[in-house]
Amino acid sequence: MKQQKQRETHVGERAQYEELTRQLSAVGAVRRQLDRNLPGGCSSGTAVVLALLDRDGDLRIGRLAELLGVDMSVTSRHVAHLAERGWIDRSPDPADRRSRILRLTPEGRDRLAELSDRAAELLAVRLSDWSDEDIHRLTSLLSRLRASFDDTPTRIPAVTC
Amino acid sequence: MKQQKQRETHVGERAQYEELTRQLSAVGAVRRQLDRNLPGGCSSGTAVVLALLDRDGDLRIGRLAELLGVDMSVTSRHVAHLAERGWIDRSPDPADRRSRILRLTPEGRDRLAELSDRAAELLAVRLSDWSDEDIHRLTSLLSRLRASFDDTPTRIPAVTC
DNA sequence: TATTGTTATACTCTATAACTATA
DNA sequence: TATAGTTATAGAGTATAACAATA
Repeated sequence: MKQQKQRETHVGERAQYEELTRQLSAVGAVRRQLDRNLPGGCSSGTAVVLALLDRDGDLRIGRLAELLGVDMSVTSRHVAHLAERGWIDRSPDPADRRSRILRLTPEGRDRLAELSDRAAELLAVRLSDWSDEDIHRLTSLLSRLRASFDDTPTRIPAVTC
Repeated sequence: MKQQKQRETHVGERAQYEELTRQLSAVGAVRRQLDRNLPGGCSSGTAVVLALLDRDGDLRIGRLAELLGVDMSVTSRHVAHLAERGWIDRSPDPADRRSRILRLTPEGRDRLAELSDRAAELLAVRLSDWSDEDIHRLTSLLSRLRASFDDTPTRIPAVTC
């Protein structure tokens, strides 16, 4: 007879979560394959920053970091990288001189179009047997997943280590 | 009148793919949050390796690398890490002395249970308002996405750079 | 000669902490 | 004193290439 701690989660739930965790980790391989298909010096991260600026208009670093789900320091470096290449513009924020306003340059817009095209070409090949509905469903569920993880980072207190 | 290359993908498709790319990138933030909830020295990568060995039984490094979607050299290092901690066992493969057979140890099984529990606890909180059906749907779609990217790595020849 | 796995090296992405400038 | 952003540093994850042992 095995001593076993009683958990709140059922066995079936745990198996389901285990599988989800595995699939979430595997997404990295997909992302890397998309990255390898982009022209030099560009990752999907680059494309996402440009796409967010294209979609949401002017942003500050802090807000962009929130949207990306990474630390502000990381965002700052990425942004510097893109600014050096002339793809985004950092103008002083008149309302708060600690901040700068990020804006896509025309060159940045061109670059975004190019990166989007390249990603779309690969996705069109890979997802050729996917219905529009399934692609949309996956996108929506990922968006919802992200929202579920968005607010105050839940850190469950450690019991063992 | 702007000179513009005619692409095979329509505008609507490109927007859809752009959004999917963004959501796939954002998965990293979710995975990192799961990682932060695991005990020291463990990442979701650790848990996934253990889970694969638990699910599929004995594996060789090459096969494990395939399942993980990463290079064999990377897998080799991860496996060495886990073997040092006594969570997996590497016994010589009698059929091919270049290979070793990876097997979960009892300690590894305990560790996996612990990591699974920790991940499940966080997921249970974060996905408390998700239906089982939606969780399953997301898992299935991610699994299918991975399968779509699994075979021969499609590298579309670069046109500009 | 080809294949399996390991190791050395370099690169990217990330977080933490120290720091500057401004609120 | 608190906040927005930058930079320095360190750690994890990955790929490429060179290598060893075996097929």
